[in-house]
Amino acid sequence: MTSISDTQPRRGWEKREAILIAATEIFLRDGYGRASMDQVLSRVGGSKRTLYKHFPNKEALFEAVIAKVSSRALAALEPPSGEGDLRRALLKMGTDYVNVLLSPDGLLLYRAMISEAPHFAKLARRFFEDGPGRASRYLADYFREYKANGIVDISDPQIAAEQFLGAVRGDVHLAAVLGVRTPSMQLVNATISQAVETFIRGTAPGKVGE
Amino acid sequence: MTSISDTQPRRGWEKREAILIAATEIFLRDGYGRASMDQVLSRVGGSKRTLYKHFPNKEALFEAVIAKVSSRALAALEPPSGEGDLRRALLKMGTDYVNVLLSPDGLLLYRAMISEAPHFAKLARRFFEDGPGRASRYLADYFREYKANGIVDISDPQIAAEQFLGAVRGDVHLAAVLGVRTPSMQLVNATISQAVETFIRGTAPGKVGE
DNA sequence: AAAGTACGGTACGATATCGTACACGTCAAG
DNA sequence: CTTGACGTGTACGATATCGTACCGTACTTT
Repeated sequence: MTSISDTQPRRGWEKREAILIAATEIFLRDGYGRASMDQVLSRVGGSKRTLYKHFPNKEALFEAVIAKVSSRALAALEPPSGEGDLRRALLKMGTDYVNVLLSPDGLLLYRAMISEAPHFAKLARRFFEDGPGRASRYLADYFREYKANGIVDISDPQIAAEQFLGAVRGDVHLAAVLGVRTPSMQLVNATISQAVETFIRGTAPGKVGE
Repeated sequence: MTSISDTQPRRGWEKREAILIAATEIFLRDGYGRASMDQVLSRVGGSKRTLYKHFPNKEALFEAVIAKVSSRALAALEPPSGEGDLRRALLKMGTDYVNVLLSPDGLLLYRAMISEAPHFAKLARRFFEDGPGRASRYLADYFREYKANGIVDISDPQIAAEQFLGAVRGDVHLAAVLGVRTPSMQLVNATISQAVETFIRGTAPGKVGE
């Protein structure tokens, strides 16, 4: 039994990984509709029998692909650390957010989820909650603390968080998703820093009496 | 039945319109891949011959659908009028923008364009230029004037415009596109007004030395 | 060594789609 | 009345896809 878990499942597991990698490439490149199981098969090699042994049907394979890419692509979204000042936290949060969005996986995942949202409602919800939703929640929690301490003047922290992240995103993300243009690092950094400055000045507590 | 010279040419045009309407419904609901010509046909009635007479193939029909929906959905994006103050202009621009994005046509068009961007690069580019790109250009031009007059302190007007519109969009749009939740008017209005206030305060010309 | 299991390659059934072709009916014009 | 253009319905060819079935092979365990 012990040696079994080393040899036998390992081959199966490696095969499964290989299938997942090939399927990821094809599904994200061509979309669920245009991608075919035979295409995956011809890339990974092997027979249909083993393919359908690991994943009972096309939908299951797609779900596995999305789950893996999601966890990989969205891992960089972390809550801002309490240390450091507001500017530093916003810079880091904005940079991480944009890097995730503009990463190859991020762009492909975004397109795939929007395309297949009607047919994979559960996946779409999980993608939102684990991606943009989580990021904005992290930031909103952060804002709530600062608001309680009077460091920032924010009416609704949740809305403010989404707005800051939306400002950081700008149109750069959509342009990249549509393939209209690929943003330069320079423009991205300029965008982030300008968003941070505008936001900080926009939420700075004014004079108390006014 | 009634008039002679009126029926024949008009019938062809009406038929074409009927096909377009049915195709719009089906293409935007099911996506280019899942929609079929037979499906369009069974809804509009008639024969394949006339369908392919009006539109030589599936791609041409899709392009016609997108062109029509685009011009209809994006028409509400207008440049802000020079009259009134900054707050009023931002409120109107933000409201129009969000209304376009969250309208049924806007949501469906957004999903369709992102889904098919790789296979319809020209359409994707035109969508971006006529939609988000145009809106941000309008606002950027507006900002440039105000910046020249010293009314606002904006480093890069184009970036600032995209950021304001991005802030207005927030996560509400993405959530709606993904079908995660449909936003209430109340939340949308609160989002817009908060974005306007933050932006105005964030771009107000401060003391020169600081 | 024997046996069971995972795997490979391919053929197959069922279905769906795009675009064309063919036969027929309707209606205005010469 | 003949004729030609246009619309309808349906059949068809070519192709593609999903998932199953069959059969032979290599490898692991007992």
